[in-house]
Amino acid sequence: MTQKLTQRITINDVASAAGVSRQTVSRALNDKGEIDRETKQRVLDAARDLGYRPSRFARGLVRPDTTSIGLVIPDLLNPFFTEVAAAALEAARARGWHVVVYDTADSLEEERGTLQVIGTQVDAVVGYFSLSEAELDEHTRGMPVVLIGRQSPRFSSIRIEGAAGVRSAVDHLVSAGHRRIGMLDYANRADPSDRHAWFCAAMATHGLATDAVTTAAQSVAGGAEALVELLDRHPDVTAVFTFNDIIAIGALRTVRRLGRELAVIGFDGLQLGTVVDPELTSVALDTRRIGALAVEQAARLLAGAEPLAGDDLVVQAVLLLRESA
Amino acid sequence: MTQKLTQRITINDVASAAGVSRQTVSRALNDKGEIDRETKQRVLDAARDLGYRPSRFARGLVRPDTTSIGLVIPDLLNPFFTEVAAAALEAARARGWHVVVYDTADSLEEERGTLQVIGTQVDAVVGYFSLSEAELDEHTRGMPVVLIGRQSPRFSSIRIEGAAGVRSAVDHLVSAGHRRIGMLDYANRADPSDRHAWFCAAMATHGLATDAVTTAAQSVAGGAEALVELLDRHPDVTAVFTFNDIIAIGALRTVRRLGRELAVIGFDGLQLGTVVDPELTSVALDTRRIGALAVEQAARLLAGAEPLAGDDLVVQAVLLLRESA
DNA sequence: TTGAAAGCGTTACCAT
DNA sequence: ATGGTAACGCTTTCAA
Repeated sequence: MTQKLTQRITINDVASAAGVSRQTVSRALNDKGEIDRETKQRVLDAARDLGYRPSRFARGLVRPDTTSIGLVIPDLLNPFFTEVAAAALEAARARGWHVVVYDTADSLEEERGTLQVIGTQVDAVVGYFSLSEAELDEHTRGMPVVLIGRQSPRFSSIRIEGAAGVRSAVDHLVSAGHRRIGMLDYANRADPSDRHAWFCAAMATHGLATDAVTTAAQSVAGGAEALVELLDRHPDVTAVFTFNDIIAIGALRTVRRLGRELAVIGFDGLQLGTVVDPELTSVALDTRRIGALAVEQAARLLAGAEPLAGDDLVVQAVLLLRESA
Repeated sequence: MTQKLTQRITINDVASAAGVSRQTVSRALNDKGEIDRETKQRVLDAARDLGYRPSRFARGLVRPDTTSIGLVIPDLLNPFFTEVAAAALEAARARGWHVVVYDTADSLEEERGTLQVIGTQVDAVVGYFSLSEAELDEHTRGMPVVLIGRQSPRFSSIRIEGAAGVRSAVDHLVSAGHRRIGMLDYANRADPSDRHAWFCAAMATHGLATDAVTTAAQSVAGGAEALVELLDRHPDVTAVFTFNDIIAIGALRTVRRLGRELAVIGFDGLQLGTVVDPELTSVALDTRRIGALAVEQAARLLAGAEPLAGDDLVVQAVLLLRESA
């Protein structure tokens, strides 16, 4: 005898249906003692018949606070973000938190939409945003916000520091005898990336030229094409560093198809890199640490405790040697 | 002048700090008109100073219902589940729903824990469960539940139907001349899998033997090892069908390393299959449809509308030809 | 064992 | 422009 929920069914409806008071219903539903077995059963039946579901809001208002955070990710299908998300989920679970996940599909519009509705749902927000600080501030209204991979004077942020890791990568290539090392950068940005800057700095320490740089689309195909182009322009290149692992995997494919000998080092250190053959050497980010750190910082902000600062918020990339270089 | 939140700061605290009434605070914070600019500013300042954040519960109690669902996934890092999760997120977003994601880490214990806390947080639950129906029922207490890939008389469920797809795969291999076709099944289950049954049925239609079956661990390495073993025992095998794409990718690696010629067909049709070389041919599941269907069914259950039933809840696997077979 | 009343924090309606 | 009062749905005291 389920019925349509045109109007919300409340505890009062159940109470009158069962011929008891609200409190008795509450007791029956929450397995409190001090209630007649028979009464309890009658209430339970009534509740089931009516399709009654307690309002989580009303309940939350009265019971000890559960905390939940919003996790904002540009694209859950991108393995890097998947790893960060999984890590954040794990860290949140350890605290007994709930995580509401939003995939903004790399779109500013979706980001805005998310921000507008998120405020009423969560106690803090963690993740990736491309919106301006002003816009973020306007919608989050003092709610704790932890940005990942983006500096901000206004909000807490997890900083990604890759200079040392990229230097190790270049050192590694150089000591293997490589001198002409190219790079596949990410195309979709106006400026060259941080990673490009780190690459140039590392090359400079060896007095090596950094003219062999091409941009690639953010996909396996993009990496594959970009490497063809790069080798076309700079046939003497014997090794490449790439913006990320996806692009590197594409590059690896080109290497294989061309039957060429070429060292490849990616960036991110995804588990995905172990799926390809040869397994991908990469400048690795500890995605679990990123997720855990973001959640930890949110916890401190929420508790009004001393927030992490400075180096505690930095995630250092390190060279992860596998097979491709 | 932020202060520790030993006690929750309410709208009343802000009101008295700003020397106005609750309602005025509410107006100021929610950008309602009809308020003096100066008063508004004073309220906003007070709120910021106190670190005031509205209770989402109190707000939810009063404002038009937002609906949110729980999405329960055994392992977000498994690309198959990632795809389903992304699809569910997208479908939920289209409805303006919030999705609370739980990764149960393939553990019954975590599943139980999730179930216990989920009831107070969401309006419906969608996802993968290994718990008994009785246990599920006990904790969900009449909340709509949509199971994926698991039949249940008690709950709605999305059924995965792969017989036809696997038959296509076997047909494809046979018409390419293969007669000795092996299978790498998943090891962690007591019984052979559905997929194994589908494989045997398909082979039977060609009068082919199904003795060349080994089990593999659910990983790339597992697939690689299992294929070595299989070829060891059945050197005449010229093609293999695998429990899923991960295992297939491992098999592909062995094929490459052994320098053998062997057709491989996986199951799932993951995007991941385009990353390897050769790209993986697979019996593909439409993960977007799975996610969308689960959410759609949850919507109907929530609205008290006629739920989907029968074939509408079935997702058919289809052969996705790429390069590995 | 059961019920009446109070209160959780917020917004809406109606005065002022 | 601002404040008082009621209401949202539930749980928790406290009496009966």
